[in-house]
Formats: sequence, structure tokens, C-alpha cells
Amino acid sequence: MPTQPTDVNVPREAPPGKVDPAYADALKLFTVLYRAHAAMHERSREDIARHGLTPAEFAVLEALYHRGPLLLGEIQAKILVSSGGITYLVDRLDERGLVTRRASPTDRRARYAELTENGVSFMREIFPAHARCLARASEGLSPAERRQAIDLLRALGKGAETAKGCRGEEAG
Amino acid sequence: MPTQPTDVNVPREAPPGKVDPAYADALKLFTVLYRAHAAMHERSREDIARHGLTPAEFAVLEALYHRGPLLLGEIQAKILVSSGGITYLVDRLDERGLVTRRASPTDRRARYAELTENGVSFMREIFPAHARCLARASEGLSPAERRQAIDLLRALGKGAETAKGCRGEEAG
DNA sequence: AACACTTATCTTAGTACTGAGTATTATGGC
DNA sequence: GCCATAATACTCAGTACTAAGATAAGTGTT
Repeated sequence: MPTQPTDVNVPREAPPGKVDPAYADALKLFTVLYRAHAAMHERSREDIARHGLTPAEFAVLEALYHRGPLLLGEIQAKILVSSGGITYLVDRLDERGLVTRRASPTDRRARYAELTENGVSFMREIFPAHARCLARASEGLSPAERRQAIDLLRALGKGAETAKGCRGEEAG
Repeated sequence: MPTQPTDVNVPREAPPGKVDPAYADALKLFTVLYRAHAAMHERSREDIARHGLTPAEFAVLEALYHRGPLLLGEIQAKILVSSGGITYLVDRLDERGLVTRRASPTDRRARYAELTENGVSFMREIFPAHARCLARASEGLSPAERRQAIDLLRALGKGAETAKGCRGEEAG
């Protein structure tokens, strides 16, 4: 049970903390990255939800559609879910008849996921509209700016991945 | 119960779908945005998790730390959670003694959230290291590139927000 | 005053995951 | 071959949310 609100003083006093200007750009970058991603993700999610799929389910379908059969672990690395998550997602797509598992002939632990015929025709039907949706959603940038953004985001992402385990210490 | 894997044919045949080059950049942009965000978010999450907080909880604290008391609805809009979500988050931070609610003197429906004294000193203690962590994580870009990325992401986000309800139709 | 409409928060049920652990199979060193 | 270690997918309990609806209070129109 949360505490009850009090009503003693007028709010809108000065904020208790100020941002160190040395880190202002990094924080700003994080914020705009977060919001741009949220907005794009939401456009994508809306479009996908029309077909009763979650973004993660769609990501699995898309990976298989554009790459062909993949090991569950490969999909997992590509769409960034947990190992339990990929099992769950492939189960659900299997139940819908869009995806099926296939044993690896060389490794009895491993399983491929691949689109069923239904899955292929489903993706052939819906993917172009989804691509147009994303193209629309990114019209805030010109084609040249889009290419610029791709390069910058690639470098940012690569750097952030290799900064694994950063602890924010003072010096490096 | 998912279907059992079969082992009839060798995998690695050609992928069933190809990407329309007209939309290739938009799709690529979406992918690198997704991955850059995921990597930055993960660096941030790791740092925050050391203090037993979720990213959303931390986002509430950060908003209050840098802006002072805010209406629940204002925080909600700022950190992009559902109305149920903000109630839940403020409840949890309240239980921890970091945040408290305060009634609005002018609108009896509305409530401000604000940091408690504990909340302020907690943030004063941990925020600088978190800012350094984000700065480290964004070192894949030079300072100039970071400013460029900020501008591009701002434009991208703004465009994606106003493209609300896009349905991916053929022409505009 | 009464009504419809909107706004702000809270409640509740449901869910899409995560994280930790398990079972099975593969790999490399001896 | 045998053992320890690693890799692969699966299981299961837990959770941080969301979506929809309820409650309560404000606003505007008649």
C-alpha cells in the first residue's frame, strides 16, 4: 500500500539535480535514440498487430523469410531474445502453422526453424506493406540522411556492444 | 504441443523472399536503429540493475531528479509507459521510499510525484556514474558524430510519431 | 442544476517475455 | 575410449509490464 499524498506545499520548485555538461550530449543521444526507436517500433507494432502477431513473432518470420532455415540459436542472436524466448516464439508460430522445426542432420542437439508453405505465402502477402509502412515512418529523414543515420547507428551500436560491462568508472 | 521436427531434406536452401531495393534503406535503418538501441539499453540496464532498479523505474527517478515534481501523466508522456504502468512504477518507488505522491492543490484528480529526501540523495549518489556509463557506451561515435546523430534521430523520431496510423498503402 | 464529455489516476486480468536451471549432445585432451 | 567442458534447446516460475475498463473529478452547454 503506497503512502497517501500530502498537500502541504506548492510543487514546481527547482529540480534537485543538474546535468553535468560533459555528459550532456551522451544523455541527449540516449534520449533521442530511445524516442526514435519507440516511435518506429510503435509504427511497426501497429502494422504487425493487424495480423495478430507480436513484433518478436514477426521478427522470427522475417528472419526465416529473408535468410531461409536457421538454427534456433541463430534466430535468437539475430532478434535478441533469451533462449527460453526463442523456444516460446517458435512454439507459437508452429501452433499457427507458419513455422516448423527440422532436426539438423549433423548435430542432434540443434534444430532448424523454417517457414511452412503457409508461412511463406503469408509473408509474401504481408511483407511488402510492412516495408512500405517502415519507409513511411522513416520519412522524417531524406534518403541521404537515412544513409547517414544508418552509418552512425551502426557505429554507435558496435561501440555500445563492445563496451559490455562498463561500470561508469572515472577514468579508463 | 508443437509438431515434431522432421529430418528429410538438407536445410540452407535459398531464402523464399527477397527485399525490394526501393525499401532496402528503410529496412536497414530500422534494423540498425533496433540494434543500436538494444545495445545502449543493455549497457544502461546493466548499470541500473546494480541498484536493483528496472530501466523504467530509473527513468521515473531521472525525470523527477532533473525536472522536479511532475504529474503522473507528465511522467507517463515523458517515459512512454501506459497509465497503469506509471501507477505501478510510482507505487514501487514509493514502497522503496524514493518517491512520494502529493495532491495537486488545484485539481483533485491529479497527483504529483516527487523524490523524497532519500530519493534525492540516492540519485545524487548514483547518477554521475550512470552518465559516465552512457558516455562510454556511446564512444563508438566521435563528439561531432554524436551531435549529428542527435539531430538525425530527433528528425526521425518526430517523423515517425506523426506518421501515426500509417497502413503501408501504395501511394500517399 | 443537470447532462454529456473529457481528463487523470487507479484496478484488474492477462501476457510476452526473462533468468535460472535441466537434459541431451558435441568436442577436445588425455 | 573416457572425462570435463561447452553448446543447444527446453522447462518453469516469476515479473514488469499492457489493455481495457472503472472511478472520480473537472469542464462546458443548456
